[in-house]
Amino acid sequence: MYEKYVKILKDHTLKITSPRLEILKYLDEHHTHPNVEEIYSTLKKKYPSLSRTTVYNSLEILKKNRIVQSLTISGSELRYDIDERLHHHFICTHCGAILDISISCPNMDKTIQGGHRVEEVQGYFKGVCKKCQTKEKGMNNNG
Amino acid sequence: MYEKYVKILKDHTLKITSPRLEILKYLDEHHTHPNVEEIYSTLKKKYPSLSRTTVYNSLEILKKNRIVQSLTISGSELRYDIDERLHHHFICTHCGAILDISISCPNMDKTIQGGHRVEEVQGYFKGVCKKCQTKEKGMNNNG
DNA sequence: TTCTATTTTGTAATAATTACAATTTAGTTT
DNA sequence: AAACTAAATTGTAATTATTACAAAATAGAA
Ligand SMILES: [Mn+2]
Ligand SMILES: [Mn+2]
Ligand SMILES: [Zn+2]
Ligand SMILES: [Zn+2]
Repeated sequence: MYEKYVKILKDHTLKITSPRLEILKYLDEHHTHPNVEEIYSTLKKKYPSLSRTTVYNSLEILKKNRIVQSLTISGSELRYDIDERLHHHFICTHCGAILDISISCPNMDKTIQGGHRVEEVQGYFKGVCKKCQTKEKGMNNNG
Repeated sequence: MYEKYVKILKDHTLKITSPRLEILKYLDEHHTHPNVEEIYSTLKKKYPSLSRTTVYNSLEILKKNRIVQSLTISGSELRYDIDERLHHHFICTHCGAILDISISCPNMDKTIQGGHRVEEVQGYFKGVCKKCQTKEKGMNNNG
């Protein structure tokens, strides 16, 4: 059940703890780029002793070890992604959903830009998602 | 002195007010991608009645009118840029500086990605800036 | 089993942003 | 030029996300 996540932690010589395993499992099963609150409130139900601070601490350590990546796309809160590979994201300003965008980008692999050492690259698109556009059109027929 | 900013506001049929003119002037003279606090605390000195809320409100309206753009690059606060053209940014995790990156990108102009309507594109690089790397090297010679 | 550095936990503090109502004012109308 | 009004400004309070911190618990080593 948790062997997969135990292995990830061991490979990074991190201690195996319940919060870390639960958080990894949650992210692995929910590729919705959740924020801390979503992760915390969901896990809190099955694991009542969990502390919000632990979720912050754990995600911080997972990020430092490049097991997860954090997205600053929303502007108000960090969103987390267990897929640490470099890929683009789209955020819908209407429903808030954050979606993966699969496009190739020549600037992704750069380790230097303008003489600066690059350690992280983020490509963000913001707008209205396909689903919300459909809803918008449907709405217009009701008035 | 302020004619340039008056024209910008008029062109967008926005009311000409002191806070708006001051904020525009500040952004025009400081291409450092400042946050609200920087703008507020600087302008407050010359314009003591200025309210922090007004800075938030004004930037919001300028953004809606595409006169400025906001960057979510830092993850803890919005940064503002009077250059509303699409360009990439680099943030130094050491000194916090946000710098413009001039590169061409084939994904910049897309108005649709994965079926979603794109209204904003942001390309972020994060790492250690040229200046901070020089400082790092210098530091090593002192131990 | 004991030990200890690390992690977890809960609470308090901080920082950024938003909500809101009262006051002021830019631009229009008279 | 005075009156009007919708919009903008202001100050304060509330909210939200995150960080600081110290005590308790515990994973993994000895
Ligand atoms: Mn993703
Ligand atoms: Mn810029
Ligand atoms: Zn949507
Ligand atoms: Zn730097």
